[in-house]
Amino acid sequence: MINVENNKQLQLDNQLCFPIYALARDIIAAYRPLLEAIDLTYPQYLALLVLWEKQEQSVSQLGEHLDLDSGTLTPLLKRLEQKGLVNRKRSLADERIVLISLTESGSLLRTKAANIPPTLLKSLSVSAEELENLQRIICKIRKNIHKI
Amino acid sequence: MINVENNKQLQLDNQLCFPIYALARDIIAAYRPLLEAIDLTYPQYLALLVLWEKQEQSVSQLGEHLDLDSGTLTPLLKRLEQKGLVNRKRSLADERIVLISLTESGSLLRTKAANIPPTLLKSLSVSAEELENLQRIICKIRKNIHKI
DNA sequence: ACAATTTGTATTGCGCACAATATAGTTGTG
DNA sequence: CACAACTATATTGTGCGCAATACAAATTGT
Repeated sequence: MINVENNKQLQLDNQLCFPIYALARDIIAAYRPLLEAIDLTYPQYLALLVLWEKQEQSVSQLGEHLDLDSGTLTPLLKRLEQKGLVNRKRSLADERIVLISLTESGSLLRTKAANIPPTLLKSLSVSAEELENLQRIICKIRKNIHKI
Repeated sequence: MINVENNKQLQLDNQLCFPIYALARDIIAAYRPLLEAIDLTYPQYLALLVLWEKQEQSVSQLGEHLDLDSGTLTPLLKRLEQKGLVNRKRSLADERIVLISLTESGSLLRTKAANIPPTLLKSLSVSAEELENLQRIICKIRKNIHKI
């Protein structure tokens, strides 16, 4: 026999966490055609966003910004290296550290990528107020969830 | 030379879409320990949520609910079959259709899963008002993004 | 000085996501 | 009935995401 309360909770769950999960995939899907034009995936684009802010960083610094570990970043960065967008070289001061830096080509890609955010923002069609609200709540949830 | 406007946009982008992408991963990470206790991944749990609502569905019906295609669902459902949680059998009426149904074991898992949503909701620590707001904005964005 | 620990990255394995393609089954039309 | 168009699922290949493990380099404690 199924408990009605359990049923309700399992539905509610579906209405809270699933939409966030689905929205994240929707956003990546919305980026896809724009990023394909410059031969990037969304995670690769995110890594470049961080590098455009600061030209040279270690793998672990990139990982802190993106909340990704070396198991994800190492192959991703090797693919960016293959495309000639970044350099990977060991630090002379500390041989354990791999420093990632932008190549000229990687730096120049920033100009081509500049039109992507406004294009995407427009397609989301949310007011500035709603957007701010969304950012605030998401930020709060992420802080709380990290305390677990 | 870097255009200041481009710079701003690329940062703003980072502050809008990245948090949603990161939050989705945070949520899956928060579920992980709870779901490991019943040997499920988050996508597998979502598939079961849908099946708990309606015992028997085709692969494509499941896909519509979850916004996932057969390339993702077929192997996922085969893993659930291996665990003895679902049955996969071709429809007699239309041999192209594969019907997924819950086994007794899969049905019973619902009771064990019932405590997961309230546990998780508590850890998010958002007010009912904020939660409603979040759902409304996400729903709106998803609708808009699907129009593209 | 040197053993124990810590740190930073790499590797492996598994499970999604998703595009592209394949294949089998079904339906509509002449 | 033939057969083209369509539908539902399966397969393949690529790229994450993350846990577990490995390993070398650096740091720490004594």
